[in-house]
Amino acid sequence: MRVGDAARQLGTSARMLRYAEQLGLVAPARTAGGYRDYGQRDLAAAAFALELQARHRVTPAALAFGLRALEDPEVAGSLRRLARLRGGDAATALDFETAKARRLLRLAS
Amino acid sequence: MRVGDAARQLGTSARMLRYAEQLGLVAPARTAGGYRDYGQRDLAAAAFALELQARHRVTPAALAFGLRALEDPEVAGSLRRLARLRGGDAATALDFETAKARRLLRLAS
DNA sequence: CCAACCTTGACAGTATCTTGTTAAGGTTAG
DNA sequence: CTAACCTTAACAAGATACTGTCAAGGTTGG
Repeated sequence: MRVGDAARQLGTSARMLRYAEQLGLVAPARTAGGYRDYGQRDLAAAAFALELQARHRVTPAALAFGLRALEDPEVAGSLRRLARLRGGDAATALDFETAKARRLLRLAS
Repeated sequence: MRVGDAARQLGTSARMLRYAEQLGLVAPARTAGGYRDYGQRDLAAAAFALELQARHRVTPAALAFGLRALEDPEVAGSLRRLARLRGGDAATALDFETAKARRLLRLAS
């Protein structure tokens, strides 16, 4: 199924389906000529992604990062570390790249 | 440590620290009078959150959702289901670099 | 060949996020 | 008590994300 028909099926736009693919929320196959080819699974993924955005009130990009948090061990590790730092209140020194982080903080302000 | 001193320590503003708390990225204790009381761990969490935003090229809101994905079983389950539907590779997920992240990386180099 | 669809890329408008600032008042510590 | 800090809430400016639309050209299938 091509992107236009998929969009009509889902009640969204072809533009949004391409954006969702760019974010990694859906990964349709391609024809020999380069056309996106949506199967039932791809439709379900796109529909579910839209539902999750509404249910959790998050943007497509946040949803994509949530996927990475589950699939990329480095991301998961970093988030667990952040959760640990945020949750606790015992005295622990800034034992990671303090200087770099401070610099980024300053530049971002 | 109060919010103003914490901001100076991190090279950022009190406003940003309050915003980070609103997003759930930091959770400083409160004094009896309601003042935020930042410990070393809170400082580390705030700095690490900023570093993660730059490293993984995501917004603060996306980072907060990543934490939810790690801590809320319902969110985690939904995301695993989405990942299963999407199947295939997660490599495309690396393509959602934001302009802000690019700016931070440029400034940090 | 042709109509209808698709591709990527870029531009633009709108919505939302991020951050600062101000106001009115409360807390802390000297 | 006072100075200096903090609180929340709100408004506003600037940056970014999201989405539509257009352009130039390629694919598909009759």
